[in-house]
Amino acid sequence: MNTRLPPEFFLRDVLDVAPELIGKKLVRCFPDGSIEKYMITEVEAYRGIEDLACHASKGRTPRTEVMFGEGGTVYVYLIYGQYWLLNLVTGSEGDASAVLIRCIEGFPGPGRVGRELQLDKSFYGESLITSQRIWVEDAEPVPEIRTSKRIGIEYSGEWADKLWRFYL
DNA sequence: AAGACGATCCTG
DNA sequence: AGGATCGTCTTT
Repeated sequence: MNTRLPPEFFLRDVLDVAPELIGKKLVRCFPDGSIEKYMITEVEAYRGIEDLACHASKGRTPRTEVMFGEGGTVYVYLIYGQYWLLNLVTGSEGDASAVLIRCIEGFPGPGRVGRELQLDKSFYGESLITSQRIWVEDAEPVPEIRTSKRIGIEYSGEWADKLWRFYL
């Protein structure tokens, strides 16, 4: 409890990591020094270059670069010119997988998560292992985790049918 | 250089 | 139902 998740937690298949993130505490130390801890309540797994819903399927670019690295880092990107969406990179170098944090307690919706956490471009590539402003801590296991199809990726064909959304 | 679009949210 | 808003990628 109150223990920062170690590298090993993230260095696994995204489909193992994603459901285990449900119930964990996302910790944010704000610029004013205040610290808030939010329970993670909804995530989605994006799994490598084959997953057409995963940005990494577009290839290795300045934007997707961090996903191709080793797990345990932050991947943020701006959507619709308005919201910074938070992702946690998982797996070994080259896996190009990440977990989208869709909801935290009190803040339903990936855009609202980024707004609450005051994310911006500077979080791109941040280490969840050494960062002093964002990380994840262990927590009591949650009783029941539900699954469904991922949201907003109808363009990805068969990949849209994967039950890779996990929530309380 | 210009155009299209998006893992969203808010308003009416 | 439609607009906001801009970085990234694609096309010229």
